Amino acid sequence: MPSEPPEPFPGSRPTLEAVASRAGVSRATASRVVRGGAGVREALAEKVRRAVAELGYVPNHAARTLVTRRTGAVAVIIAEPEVRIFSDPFFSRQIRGISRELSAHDTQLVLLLLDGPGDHDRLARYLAGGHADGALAFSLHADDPIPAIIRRAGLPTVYGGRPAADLAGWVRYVDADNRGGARAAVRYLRGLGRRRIAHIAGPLDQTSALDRLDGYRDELAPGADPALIAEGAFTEESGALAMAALLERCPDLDAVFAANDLMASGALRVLKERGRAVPGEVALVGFDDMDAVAAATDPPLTTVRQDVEGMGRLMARLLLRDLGRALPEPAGARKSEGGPAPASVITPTTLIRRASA
Amino acid sequence: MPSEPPEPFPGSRPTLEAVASRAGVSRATASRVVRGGAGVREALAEKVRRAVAELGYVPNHAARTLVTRRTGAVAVIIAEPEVRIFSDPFFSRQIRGISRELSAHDTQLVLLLLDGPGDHDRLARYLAGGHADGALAFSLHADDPIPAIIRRAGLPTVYGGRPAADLAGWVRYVDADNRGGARAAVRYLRGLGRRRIAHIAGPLDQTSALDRLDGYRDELAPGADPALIAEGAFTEESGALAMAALLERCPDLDAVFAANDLMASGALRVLKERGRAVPGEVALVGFDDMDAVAAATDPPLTTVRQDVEGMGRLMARLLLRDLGRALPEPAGARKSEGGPAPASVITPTTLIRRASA
DNA sequence: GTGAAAGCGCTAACAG
DNA sequence: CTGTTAGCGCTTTCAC
Repeated sequence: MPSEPPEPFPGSRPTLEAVASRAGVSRATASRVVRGGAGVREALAEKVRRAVAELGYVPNHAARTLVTRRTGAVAVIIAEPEVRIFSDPFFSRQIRGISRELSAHDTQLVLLLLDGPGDHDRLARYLAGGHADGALAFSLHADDPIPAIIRRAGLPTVYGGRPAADLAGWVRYVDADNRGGARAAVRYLRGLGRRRIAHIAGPLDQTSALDRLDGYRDELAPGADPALIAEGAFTEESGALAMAALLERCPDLDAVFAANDLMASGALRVLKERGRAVPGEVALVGFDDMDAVAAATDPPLTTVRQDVEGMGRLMARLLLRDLGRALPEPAGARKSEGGPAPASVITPTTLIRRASA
Repeated sequence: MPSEPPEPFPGSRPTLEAVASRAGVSRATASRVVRGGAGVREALAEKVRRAVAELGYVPNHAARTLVTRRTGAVAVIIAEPEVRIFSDPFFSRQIRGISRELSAHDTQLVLLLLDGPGDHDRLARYLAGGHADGALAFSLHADDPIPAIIRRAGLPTVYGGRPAADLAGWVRYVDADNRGGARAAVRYLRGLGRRRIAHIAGPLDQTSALDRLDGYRDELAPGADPALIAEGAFTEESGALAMAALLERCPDLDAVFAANDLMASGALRVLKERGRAVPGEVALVGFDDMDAVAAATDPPLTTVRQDVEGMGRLMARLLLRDLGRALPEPAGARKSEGGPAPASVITPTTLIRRASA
């Protein structure tokens, strides 16, 4: 077929009306069949189905949404420059989890990319205009205007990662036990006999970075030497820079806990360049357990694992529940109608031992 | 504001009717103002604008689409597993270009992720259901069902990368001059005095890989030794594997042209592991010039640059033109109405000299 | 310039 | 079980 016509429907697409008249039934009956066919005599249903097939009928989404007030789509908003979205495996994992769960419930995932502050207006119009039934947002920073935009749009929303303090009250979120994970990492390093344990923190306007820093401090209290803490930006490069700074300030450090694997791999690179043996002279622990990173370094990273894909799935599930499209409740459970809003969820983390510590 | 109410609109959102009555005008007039306000007395327009602001009115998208038959959204479809979408900088670049151009024309970009063959049905329904005015698709493989789905939906579409031969006739696309770029790379290597030039090809079910292979052959004709060609998958790992195989088969090779930078970096890794000096013993040239890859290796890669972001922008521009939302045509140009369908575009490539060859 | 009226294609009561 | 009847919220002729 070297050159087919590009458009099979020269004029307008067939409407439900066309299907109905072709099948010799009313529009209402045709509609019932199209939507699942409960309560329609099989003989008629069959006629309708045939008409649908022959005409190549597909329901008009706008018309349906106009009356049902549901779009069947969920917006996923990432408050992060594209560069990071597309380079940090964390995002792809979380999105995959979300995608799987939404697909299973026949809901379309719409990924909204923000290319700059100018796009906030467009986002607001998109959300308020009723394009999506709900929203999933993650990687929020402290002063991010996005939550306000979403709230104004009045959409059910679940956040990925605990939002800043002033939002935490009226917002639902799914987050890993960052503080607990960090504690486990540092405790492990101490168990190894390390005493000068440095920390490469993430950007401190994000709660995940703050919580990991707090966990680090918990284990060193009361004597965490501020010189042993450097702030990075969750990127490989920033991890390398932080490591260099730390080595300058504290040449005697014997361990490093980095707030994510990407920064840990940057730190590892610098440690090797400076001739510090890992784990011999400096033990190194990361966070995330992104296998594309943690298992691929030399030596592979000991790290704190969080189930990112599972968190994504959980976010989607919580949202779908709001939208009344969740799995049927377990028998005996009250109908979700008047129940309390589902609480936020904190998922566990586990320490994965590899060779770097 | 520690705990604001989550929903500013307890009941339903304000409608155009509400705006009109508050402003003391008819719905028709209110509508005119909302859409730009041409042909409405300024006094009235002002009243309407005030009412819009006071009520927080936002047009209902479904209602508007139902009558205008336009959604203001463009679907971007990537026929590639998420893993690659989110790890190959090529995609993020192209998407950024698309995103910028669409934003500039007030069009929403909707990124559709396909999580498996099961998602093809959902894609078909999404497209045919009139969610988007047009589609942008890239990274198609030879037997991909996606073009057929898009065609059945009857949406204007622009492809990124020349599609397989049987589609090339009735489809518009934007592609780099892959063959020419490959020729330039090989010619350059020959100019360096290299005589045993190997090629690490991309997956040969994609035309970009085929075209680069053809370009390589052009320059070596008639005597391209088949043993000097290995097929990879455009990933770092596959480049490493291909390089290992090539070294096994042809220990005497003195140059390698890889079909993309990711594979070149994998090849470089293996060459270093085997103690072959680059470029001393083996000269290496990549393709793409993704700076995250090509400029970051040691030594940095000589490579063939293609303007990926520009190609993305071009794809979007071609599509917008179809949708009648493009930039005004240059003065004197005929109105786009009855003109011929805009042709596909091939963008130039340039050789970038770095240290690897 | 402005308003009245007629739908866009579909779903959802409500009768039969 | 099936058909009839109203709209959902907006744009768009067409008169005034």
